[in-house]
Amino acid sequence: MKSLVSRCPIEEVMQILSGRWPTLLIYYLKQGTKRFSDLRRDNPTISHKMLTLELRKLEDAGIVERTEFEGYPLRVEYQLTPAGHRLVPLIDALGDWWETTSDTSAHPGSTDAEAAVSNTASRD
Amino acid sequence: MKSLVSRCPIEEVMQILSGRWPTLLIYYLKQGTKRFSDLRRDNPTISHKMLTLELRKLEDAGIVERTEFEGYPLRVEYQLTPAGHRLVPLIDALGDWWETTSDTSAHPGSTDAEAAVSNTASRD
DNA sequence: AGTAAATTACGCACCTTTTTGTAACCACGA
DNA sequence: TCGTGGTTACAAAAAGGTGCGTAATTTACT
Repeated sequence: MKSLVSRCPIEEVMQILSGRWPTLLIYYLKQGTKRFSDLRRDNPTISHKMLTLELRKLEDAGIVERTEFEGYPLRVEYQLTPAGHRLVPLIDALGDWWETTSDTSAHPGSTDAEAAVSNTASRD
Repeated sequence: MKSLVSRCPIEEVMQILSGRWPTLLIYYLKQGTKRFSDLRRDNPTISHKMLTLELRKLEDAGIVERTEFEGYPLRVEYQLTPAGHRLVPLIDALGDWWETTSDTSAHPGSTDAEAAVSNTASRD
């Protein structure tokens, strides 16, 4: 399924972090332990299926740990592994870089003609 | 153009860096100025369409600068902007993080089950 | 000399592949 | 029956590949 055979570690990380969900999920999970339904509440635009898929991917990557509790309505908890926690500041650094760049002198001539992406009114 | 309407800068960066090409292209561009055809030679599996699209995206993001020279067979050169150069170590850090983590016995994506599934015989 | 071909960096249209969404279903016990 | 976490099948959408056309000028062939 995901035997990454790329010569370059960067390619491998990007394979895991690419897409809109991985970093978002990590962002929410750094707040602490979350259950499946918590994460769905955190970002309501992710579909049930995507959430399972992405969580599985992060699990396989050793970023997230899944803990299943016996019980009536089956409870599962997700949390960052130590490696996952070490990843957080690196992701944050990217965010900082972006803020700095857009701030200073990056893309000046932004013809933001086709901006208008529908904002799904979720909030932080 | 960075007309991304997300509340979170991390989401915005990931929108740019997601996929297999952006970081690869940055990787090659950090070696210096490259022409379109150079980049195609650097990684021959990218199609000309993808290369133009990705370069355009990186340009809009202020990571890459495009210089067009007048002339017969039209020459165009690409190079990292200062912001692009500042991005490089951050990406490298992700690569380092991945190497470190995979080292500490995490998630080698190859559970024997799935290893059996895909034999990497003739894969592009 | 005249015409055809090649070169470089694309744009565009068409088609395939991959990813993602939708929805229905499973199990369990209150 | 509901709610939990999850799977599967199918449909829609997005990503990506292929190949042709274009510009302007040099070179290659006849």
